[in-house]
Amino acid sequence: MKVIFMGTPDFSVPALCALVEAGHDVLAVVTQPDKPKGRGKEVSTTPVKEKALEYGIPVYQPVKARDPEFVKILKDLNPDVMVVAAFGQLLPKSILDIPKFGCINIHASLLPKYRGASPIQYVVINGEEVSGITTMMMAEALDTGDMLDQEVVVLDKKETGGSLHEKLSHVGGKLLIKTLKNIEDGTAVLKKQDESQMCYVGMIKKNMGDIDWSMDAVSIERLIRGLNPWPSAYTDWDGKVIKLWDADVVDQDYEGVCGQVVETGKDHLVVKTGKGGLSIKELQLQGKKRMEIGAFLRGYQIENGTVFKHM
RNA sequence: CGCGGGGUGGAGCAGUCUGGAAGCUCGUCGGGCUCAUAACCCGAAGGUCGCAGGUUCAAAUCCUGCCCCCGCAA
Repeated sequence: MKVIFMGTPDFSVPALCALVEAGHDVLAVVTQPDKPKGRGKEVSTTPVKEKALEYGIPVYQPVKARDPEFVKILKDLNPDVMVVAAFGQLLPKSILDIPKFGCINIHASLLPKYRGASPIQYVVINGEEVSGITTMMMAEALDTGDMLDQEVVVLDKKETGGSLHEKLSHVGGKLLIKTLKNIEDGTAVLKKQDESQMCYVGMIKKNMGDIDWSMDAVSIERLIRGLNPWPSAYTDWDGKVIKLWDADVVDQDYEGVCGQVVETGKDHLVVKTGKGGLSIKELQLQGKKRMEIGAFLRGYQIENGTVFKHM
């Protein structure tokens, strides 16, 4: 089929690759504009753009996709279908109506649960046992369209936002091909979303990672995993930022204040939380690389009673 | 030229300001103690102090250029 692909971050790349490998005619790729990024303020391109250039596919980077001039460009390309995967802009009806088979979205959750911008992280943060991918026909309102296919992914005990992202992005690519085939064959089945089951999650904000030690250890551990690798969970140690990358819950109550180090040893360090303790396994001090707790303790002295604070 | 931290035996750090014998905690290897040990005691190996120049009697330390890692901000 003649496809226009719209996507921006890493998550979208496997879907684009799947399209190409499946032999679809990708007419154009639409992605967010290049922006100054990173340490030196260097202009960087989106992962999707990089891949598209590799394939030699024309790339469009509209500041606003709804701009009538750009809509006309899309229209003139005359696609059979448009595929949207984490593009980053809402599409107006004037675009949704262009392809004869409509616009298909790849969403990283089992809709109607976890509509919105950050389903992957929130699934981990909330301690869900399963998530997955949904392909759907796009409607005007965010993530509300009729569903086409779903594939369930079981979360690992130590699943992180990053690891789940990796799994789901590939599942998304696979499922997309299946969905397109069904559409082409005319065997696709639309299913309405059960509005009573829906829930919505917003964008992840950096300060969500500022650990509130009065929360229970289970929730903090999930937060650490969910926000790994971005934006990461962190805390204040003596005026310095420490990111926590991996921790285990200790089912035991301790004396002291929340955030206080209640147990230290050669290769372990336990912090008291609102409920239970949190044994830090891997962390990263500002300006340093991430390291195992044992390595950290070799170079830094942390005494019992040290308190990690909300920043 | 966005702001800032850092590159020192295998690991993590100190030492750099106030140049002058390579330090600390741990790991490794050997030996001892012990019923035993990841515990303890004794001993040993292992480092071009990121790279290249410069200043100096003398540079990890001061000066110049470069490479690499990381936090913030975007």
